[in-house]
Amino acid sequence: MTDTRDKLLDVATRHFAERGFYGVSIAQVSTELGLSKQALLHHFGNKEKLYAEVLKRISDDLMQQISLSEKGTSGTAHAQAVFISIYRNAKNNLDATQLLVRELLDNKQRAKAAQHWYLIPFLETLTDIVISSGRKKHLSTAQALAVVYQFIASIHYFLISGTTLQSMFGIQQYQELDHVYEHELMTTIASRLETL
Amino acid sequence: MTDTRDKLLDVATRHFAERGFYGVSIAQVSTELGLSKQALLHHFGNKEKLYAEVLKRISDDLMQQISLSEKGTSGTAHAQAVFISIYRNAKNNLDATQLLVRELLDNKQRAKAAQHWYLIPFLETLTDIVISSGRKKHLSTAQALAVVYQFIASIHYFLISGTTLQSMFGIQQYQELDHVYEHELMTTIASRLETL
DNA sequence: TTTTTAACTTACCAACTGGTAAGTTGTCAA
DNA sequence: TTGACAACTTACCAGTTGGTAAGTTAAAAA
Repeated sequence: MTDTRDKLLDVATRHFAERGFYGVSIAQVSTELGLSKQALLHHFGNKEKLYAEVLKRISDDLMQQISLSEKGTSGTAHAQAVFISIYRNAKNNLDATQLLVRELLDNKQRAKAAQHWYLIPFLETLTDIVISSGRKKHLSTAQALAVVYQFIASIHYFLISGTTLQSMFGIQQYQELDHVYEHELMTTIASRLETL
Repeated sequence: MTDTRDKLLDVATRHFAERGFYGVSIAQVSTELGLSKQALLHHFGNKEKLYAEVLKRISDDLMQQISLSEKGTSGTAHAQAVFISIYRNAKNNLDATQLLVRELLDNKQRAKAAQHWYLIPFLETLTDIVISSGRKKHLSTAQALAVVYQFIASIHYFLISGTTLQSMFGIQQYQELDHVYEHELMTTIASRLETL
């Protein structure tokens, strides 16, 4: 069944997100589903290929998300809406978010294996949205991309920090922070878009 | 000599930053300096303790940085100056920055070992600076912290993305992005601080 | 009914991991 | 001169890693 394959991918995604490529044991992944390590190898060949498939699923998901945002009206309101939906999607998919950030860190070491050019259309679409939202014309692509990257950073960085922030400030204070974060994020984005 | 110890810490810092805790082999670290693995174990006891010392050096450095910024005049100009100096320091210490972000990701797994409460005074100082820079009084700590976190995010996230962005957009476009980033960062921070 | 194929399992294995034990060597204080 | 100690080394080890080889089993296709 493809069922097993999907389940393996689910578990592997969580493990890779939590422990990183080197920290994952394929035996542990399969054992969690009551399978032998070789069952996993039967489906995916080797660890790199498993990781590649995990990444591909995430990439496909990201592409689908952004393609939905593409055909909207322009303007700052639209841009804001796009970023807030990115935030909410990422929040509902913390494993994928963690894994994406890990990729940023690890790709110097394991660059060849997993090309993540899927991020290009994602960033380029967002850059276009930001450019078309502005009124001033003297905005270079690099400048727009820099702004986009700051927003994505504020989204991803906060979402991967949950555990740390919780252990630092306690659950109560963290929940308060989490509660206000989306609004403060939108305020920042709005105020910045208005400068363009 | 303490010289060897420091060299080991330097190499270990780089390795941990590039590969993460699990990806580092202590044998590789020591071999890079022409030493045996046991030379390293002689100095640090075990891998966890080595990692703890690496983290401590970074933490001390961060504390020192922030203590310098503390005694300044208040106001948005001061706040901006503090964040720009954080950006420049982080940029001059990419290994430490990478490792810090890794800690955010890994501490769920390896929480007990390395408490990173050193980040608390760092974030609290910045929160105070942001609060005292604003004119409006109805700003909660959580809100200020959210804003601080967005700025730190924009700084760290971009700096850990160097390799990825380079392989995505090519060196030329990346250099252009890198060139404008600091300015765009400051514009975002300035425009956001003005809303407070 | 036979054959093929997918989805597994048990049995291995070489390479590497972090770590222990037991030296060796040079320096420096008593 | 002796003894202590820091800074190492070689030898070793048990556990784990990713991966190969060779089955087994059940179900669908011929």
